[in-house]
Amino acid sequence: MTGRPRDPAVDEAIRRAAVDLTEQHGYRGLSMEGIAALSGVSKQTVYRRYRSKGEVVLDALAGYAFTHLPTPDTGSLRGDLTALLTATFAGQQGVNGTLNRALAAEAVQDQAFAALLWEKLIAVRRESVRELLARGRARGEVAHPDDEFLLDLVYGPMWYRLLFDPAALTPAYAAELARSVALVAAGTRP
Amino acid sequence: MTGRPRDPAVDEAIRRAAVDLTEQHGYRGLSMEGIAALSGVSKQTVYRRYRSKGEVVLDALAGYAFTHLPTPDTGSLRGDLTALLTATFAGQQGVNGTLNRALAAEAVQDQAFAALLWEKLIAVRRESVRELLARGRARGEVAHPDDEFLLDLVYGPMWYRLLFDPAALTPAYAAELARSVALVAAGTRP
DNA sequence: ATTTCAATACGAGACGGACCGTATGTCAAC
DNA sequence: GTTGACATACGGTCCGTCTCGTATTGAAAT
Repeated sequence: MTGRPRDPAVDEAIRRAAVDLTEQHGYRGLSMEGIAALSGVSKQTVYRRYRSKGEVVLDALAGYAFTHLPTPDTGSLRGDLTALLTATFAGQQGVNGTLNRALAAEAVQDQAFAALLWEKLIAVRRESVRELLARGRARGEVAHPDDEFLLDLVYGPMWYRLLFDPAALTPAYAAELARSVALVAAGTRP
Repeated sequence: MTGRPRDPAVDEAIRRAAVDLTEQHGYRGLSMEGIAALSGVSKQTVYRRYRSKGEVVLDALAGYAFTHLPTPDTGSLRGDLTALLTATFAGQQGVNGTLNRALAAEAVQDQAFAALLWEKLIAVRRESVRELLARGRARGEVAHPDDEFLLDLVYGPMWYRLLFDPAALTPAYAAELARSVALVAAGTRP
């Protein structure tokens, strides 16, 4: 009934191999075969845990990447957004950005994977900002009734630039975006 | 020097095959082999014209998809944006949306292709909106100095939803986005 | 307490198949 | 007759599955 338990070290080795390979050869150069080879396990062992290389990367990223999200409290919505976005953008410059873009590429071609990505990663980030909005609303800074739309306004430009021009995600861009979102949030919807 | 000229009918057949295959089997199911087979030419003939399936799709899309972009003139920036975005969003619901998402997936993994996509498709769309902004500026509706940022505010949310949840691109969403962009555009940057 | 047994994980490898990208010929158009 | 379009053939990579033999667990039987 129970059987032999899975080796946790193997989990770690697989995720590590996926990240390393992506860093070195790009997501293009990442393959299930390569992951198995580098982590020193058989393909079967990888396929037992993940159905695709996308799921491996997603798991690796969801694990340690955004556990250390700051949830700043500067006293104003604009300040909070600036702080959060600056930190988030900075985190997208290295391997992290490459992995995020890879996930987007995967999601685009696989509806089920898109749902998984949304749940495991995107929804989490949205929740952070939703919290900032709630605090702003309590302070009377947010009159706009549609949180979902405001969240799109925050993360839309980020993904847009992340996909097509990651270098544009500077602190200045974060500040400008934060300012604009705060402005829209302050207004009611006519 | 001259040699045998390329058959224009072959060009058309290749693009058509790529679109049809993507429509039927998704971008996942699209391959250079499949394109060659369906269009009734050899792989070599396809590779002579395009280096990847992404380039085929890009060429097919750049050709006929956005030649009929409306450049509305309703008298206000908000009205113009609403009209343009409503039309654009509507055009992203069918195969067109699938093809656009496919291009994004390709761009993410290939820097050169990203540049090509930007030039052939994205820059064109940005130019349309830039025109609307210029007209708005002439009318005194636009005080914000950074057109590039405003363009990101327009297209960022669109791509974000196009990637993760295409069904969200409704006329109501277009109107809301247009309203927000107009609001930000009206303010100066402090 | 020891033995047996079912269930599961693991490493290794083989497999058919899809697709890639290229090299090698043939032939049509100038 | 030179140029380049076109078709065929080929080696290579990766996919996803399958088969072995072995190892590790818990539970049931002795």
